[in-house]
Amino acid sequence: MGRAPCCAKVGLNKGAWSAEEDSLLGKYIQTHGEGNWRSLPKKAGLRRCGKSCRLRWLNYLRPCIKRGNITADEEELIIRMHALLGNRWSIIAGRVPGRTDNEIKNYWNTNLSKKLAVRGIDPKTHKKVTTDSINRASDRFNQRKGGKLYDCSQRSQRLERNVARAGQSTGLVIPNVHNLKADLKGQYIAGPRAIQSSNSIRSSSPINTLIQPKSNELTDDPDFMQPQPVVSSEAGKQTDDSTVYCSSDSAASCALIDHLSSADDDQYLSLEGNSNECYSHTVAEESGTLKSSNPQTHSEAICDSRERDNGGPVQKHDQFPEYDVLSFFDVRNAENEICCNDDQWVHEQEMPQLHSWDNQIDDQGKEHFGSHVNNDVTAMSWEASFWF
DNA sequence: AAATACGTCAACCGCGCGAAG
DNA sequence: TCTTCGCGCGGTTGACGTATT
Repeated sequence: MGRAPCCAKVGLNKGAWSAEEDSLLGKYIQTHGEGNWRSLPKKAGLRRCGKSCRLRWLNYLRPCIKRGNITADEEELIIRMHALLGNRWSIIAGRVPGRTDNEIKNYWNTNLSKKLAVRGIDPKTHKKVTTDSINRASDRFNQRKGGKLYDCSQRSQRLERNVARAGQSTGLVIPNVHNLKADLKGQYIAGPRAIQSSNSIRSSSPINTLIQPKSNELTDDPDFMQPQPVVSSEAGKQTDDSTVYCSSDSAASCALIDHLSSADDDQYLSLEGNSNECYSHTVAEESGTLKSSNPQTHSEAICDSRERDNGGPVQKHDQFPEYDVLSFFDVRNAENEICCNDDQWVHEQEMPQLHSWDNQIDDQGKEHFGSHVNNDVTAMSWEASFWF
């Protein structure tokens, strides 16, 4: 059955709003508040559809709307958010103060998608258009790790077993095993939708968020890709789980995931990043003492790269001092930036575009997407923590 | 100067979701 | 359980301004 129209359209104005109409709408909402859009036009004396009134208010008349050009910082934030969320404009707009979803959507379609295309990045997937460089970089990364190549197939099988076992033994939900399959040579696409709910939320989080999957199924249905709802403790605010992912096609996540799936210590590890990058961290114990990485596992490779990157001791994360930055690099740009020299990892400061992550953390729109892995509880259990 | 192409963005439209009855 | 309603979202349209021919 078709939906009834939102209003009787006969005799209603359409198109651009006049100053008089804006004034009527603004005055009415100032007096009576937002909402009840269906009945608003009649009460406000407007010959407009309720939907039209709502749109005009939200996109133009609201006092908090920021005017002027999108700044470079906003632009960078939008690109990052889009890499994480895709075309979820309203969620993206919620992280860019003063900007509307419509404005961001328009800006994306008219400017940013073209900019990315010029950079050789697919604006839909945020991946480099060519894959040869990635594969070559991945090969080199694998060769660096102890001078031997990774056996990707074994790792893949082990990981899938662990994922399945985690789901069965703990009741955790991991919707799509396919998301954990090996993809590019020697790499994992670390499943963005490998999800659990956990009772061990980090107490230091200002706002904790539990992912609540829609169904308690362990499925390998490759089409099971719909976003999962997240219920935040912040006044019932709902957001979308798709913001919680460890970095995908990063060699760091590859090595770290391998560590997670094989290590038997009780180390807490955390991944955070977006599709372009990967941080790995050792999280401080409650006592404040950092655990060392297990030298018997492939996390050693991460420490190794850390030492190459920073040329010295482990650095504290600027924004989250409980985190210890171990490594940071981006396979996607490896051709030009990481593997430009066979014997030396490029220094972090030589990849400024990968360090603007911190820039988007501010009082208005704090961003910190992370996957927190407790390797003690299960072979592959995931805890998602959000900082807003 | 006129015609055409192009870019921008406000506004529209259809659909899906959740709440209420 | 089903229907209706209100709202919000993302895709698309079209008016308008600017650049180019």
